[in-house]
Amino acid sequence: MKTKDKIMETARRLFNERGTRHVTTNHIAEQAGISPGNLYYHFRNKEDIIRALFEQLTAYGVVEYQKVLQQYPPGTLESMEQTFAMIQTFNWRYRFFKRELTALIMNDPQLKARFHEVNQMQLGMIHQSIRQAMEQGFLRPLDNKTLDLLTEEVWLVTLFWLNYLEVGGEEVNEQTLDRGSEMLRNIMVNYLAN
Amino acid sequence: MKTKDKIMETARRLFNERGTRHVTTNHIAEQAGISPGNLYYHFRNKEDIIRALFEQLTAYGVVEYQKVLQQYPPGTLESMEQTFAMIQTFNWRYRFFKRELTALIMNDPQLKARFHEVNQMQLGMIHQSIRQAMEQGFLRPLDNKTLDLLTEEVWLVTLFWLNYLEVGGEEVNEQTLDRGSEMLRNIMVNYLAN
Amino acid sequence: MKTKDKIMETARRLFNERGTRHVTTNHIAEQAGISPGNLYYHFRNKEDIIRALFEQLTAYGVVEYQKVLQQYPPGTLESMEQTFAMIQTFNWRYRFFKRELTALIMNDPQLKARFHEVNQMQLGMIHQSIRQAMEQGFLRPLDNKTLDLLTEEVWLVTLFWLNYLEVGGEEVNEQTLDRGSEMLRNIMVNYLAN
Amino acid sequence: MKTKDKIMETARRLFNERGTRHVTTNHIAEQAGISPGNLYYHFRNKEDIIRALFEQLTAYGVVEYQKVLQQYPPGTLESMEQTFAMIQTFNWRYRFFKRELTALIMNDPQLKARFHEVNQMQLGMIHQSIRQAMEQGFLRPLDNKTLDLLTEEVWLVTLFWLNYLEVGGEEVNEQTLDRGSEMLRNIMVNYLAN
DNA sequence: CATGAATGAGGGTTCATTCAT
DNA sequence: GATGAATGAACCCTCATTCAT
Repeated sequence: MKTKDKIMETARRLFNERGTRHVTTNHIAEQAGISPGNLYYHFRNKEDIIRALFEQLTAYGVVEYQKVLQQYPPGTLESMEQTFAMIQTFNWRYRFFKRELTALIMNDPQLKARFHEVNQMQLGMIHQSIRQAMEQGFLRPLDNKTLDLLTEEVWLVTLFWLNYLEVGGEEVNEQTLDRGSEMLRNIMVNYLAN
Repeated sequence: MKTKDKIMETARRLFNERGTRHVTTNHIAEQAGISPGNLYYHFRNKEDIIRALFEQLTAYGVVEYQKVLQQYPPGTLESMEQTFAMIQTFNWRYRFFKRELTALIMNDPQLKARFHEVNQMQLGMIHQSIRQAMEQGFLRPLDNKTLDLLTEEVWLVTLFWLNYLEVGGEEVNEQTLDRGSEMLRNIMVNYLAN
Repeated sequence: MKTKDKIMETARRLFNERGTRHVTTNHIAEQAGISPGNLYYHFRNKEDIIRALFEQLTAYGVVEYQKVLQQYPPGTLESMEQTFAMIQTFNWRYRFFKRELTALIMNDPQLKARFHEVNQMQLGMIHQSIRQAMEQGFLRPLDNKTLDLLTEEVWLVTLFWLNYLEVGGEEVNEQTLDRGSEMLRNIMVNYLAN
Repeated sequence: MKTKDKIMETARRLFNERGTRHVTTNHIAEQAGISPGNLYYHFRNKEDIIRALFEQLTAYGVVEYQKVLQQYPPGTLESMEQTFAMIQTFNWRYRFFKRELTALIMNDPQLKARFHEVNQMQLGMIHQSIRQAMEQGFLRPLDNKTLDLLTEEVWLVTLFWLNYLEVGGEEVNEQTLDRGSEMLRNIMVNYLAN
């Protein structure tokens, strides 16, 4: 594994375990088995590592989303649930990120801009996917406002389900992740075509 | 205003503006117009201030909830919307708290325990309020599992609506808060008794 | 009990338990059940309390020494042993003092001067007591130099026996205090008139 | 000189001059000509420096003791006096240590354990050295109890002679150190063979 | 005599970051 | 690419002491 990757992996792990605040760059370097100076050769600063991790998360997400779309017909309930499950995997893998999201983007305009970009894209994808389901007759016809609200509802649950579990003190495991899926299904079921 | 209150008000404001991480105790003291030592006369440490703010938030919430219940018949859509609106007010007033929630409770076991306690209580109140609505015929009969899911759905939206707006880069104002209400209504409308 | 005495008793106890460094004036006040301000009404500062405790120790010592001299003929082994035992009682009761002695007098010239005064007096008393024992025939005749050395030997053991036990990790109890007496006897036995 | 050594040398000097209590880490750093952060790069905290100084003192002591044993036949009066003189050198060089000994080990369990270890070892060496002197006929035969008491007497004087001088307000110089030697000789002379 | 809120200098310590090697 | 000693501003917090009441 390249040094740069070693740093990112270590940082991700430690950030998840203790929060970005309580993980120092020297600590990351030590755990990665390199010197502090070397860390700064590969990254300009701590925020730079966080940004890199976000890009990694995003890139992985795009790839995995393509895979889901290839396996499950877009616009079906199955594809939505698979997408949800996939996103939860990343939300868990990079859980420090969603956990501290607001704080992180509050102090890093660059990250903020980038996150908004990606966020808009993802919202758009959900929007489109619901419209497709409608057009293909899986869902009953919805007016624009309802469609928008439904889109946001789905996205809100997807974004914050892990946070919801964490602040509720629930362990994150197959069962609790499934409950998130169930909630999504419970939302969608009201819009199924007859 | 008592010094203790002055500290809490100042801390709340600064935490909201910059995040707990970037607000130092000396800074709070300075902005509150007192000496650093005096701050520590009233609070044992920074976490102690955060805990006090959480208790304040909770206490206010209980009082306001009683007011809502007196004005609107419990179990009605109106009472649920009013409760939602009321909670958003507090979520906004103490927005640093929900924003950094996971990080905060990760590093303060005392706060963690207390938050869970309150969280359970609030979940319970929503659960009960939905059941009442059902029993009074506002909502159609729901099996237990659906009732539980609906409860959590409502709570998740209530908890994270502000976060959702913030990470989406949307301003928090009457209009965007109303959109949250609309989302709730959109959820509930599917369960109304015809 | 008068407030002033309450302060001194509390201070003595806490100093013994934790060392002067780790006992704050606020802590003394709290434990004595008075306000910090009140403490400063009775004593000018922390050093003032320590000085007062030293004077107390000295005054008690003088009184007790008189009692010993009344019960046991001056210049006898018995009187020396009783004096030793009596001093150990005070060394224990005010053990923080001997423990931190050098540090304390290093930073308080007033205490330093006073301690030297008392110390000289006590050395003089031992000197005289040994000379008396010699003159009365309990001890064999000693030249001046030997007499001086013996005096200092006795005084050194008396001063530091408790310290010796403490740094050795030994509990201070009747048995270990007796061992100090034995040591003294072991020293004196070599000078007894046959 | 290495930075670590520079820190230790500076700390030792300042501790001796003003007592550990009145020497701050920033002060040590400043006097050593380095930054506060650098001091903490080499030592975890102030106690760590004190512990390191104790280890240094101990290590030097072991080396010097070997030298004494090589120059003077073990078990002779000369070797005992040389050992005493050597220890006084270190007691002086690290005088803050013996001065504040009880206070230091009271607040640092690690140092306490280590000191006890070393202290036991040293007591053992004196014990053995006296027994050797006995077996070689320098000293007259002693019963076990007397041998133990004599050992402790020698050790007590060795440990506290400098303290004795300091609290007595006497300067530490060749003459006053010699008086310590004389006292030791005065003790031993009573146990010489015929 | 007594209270207790208030002061503020300064203590130990941290940590993102740099830079000579 | 990599090392690791070094920087220094800043952080949280302490505590002897004061003073209005």
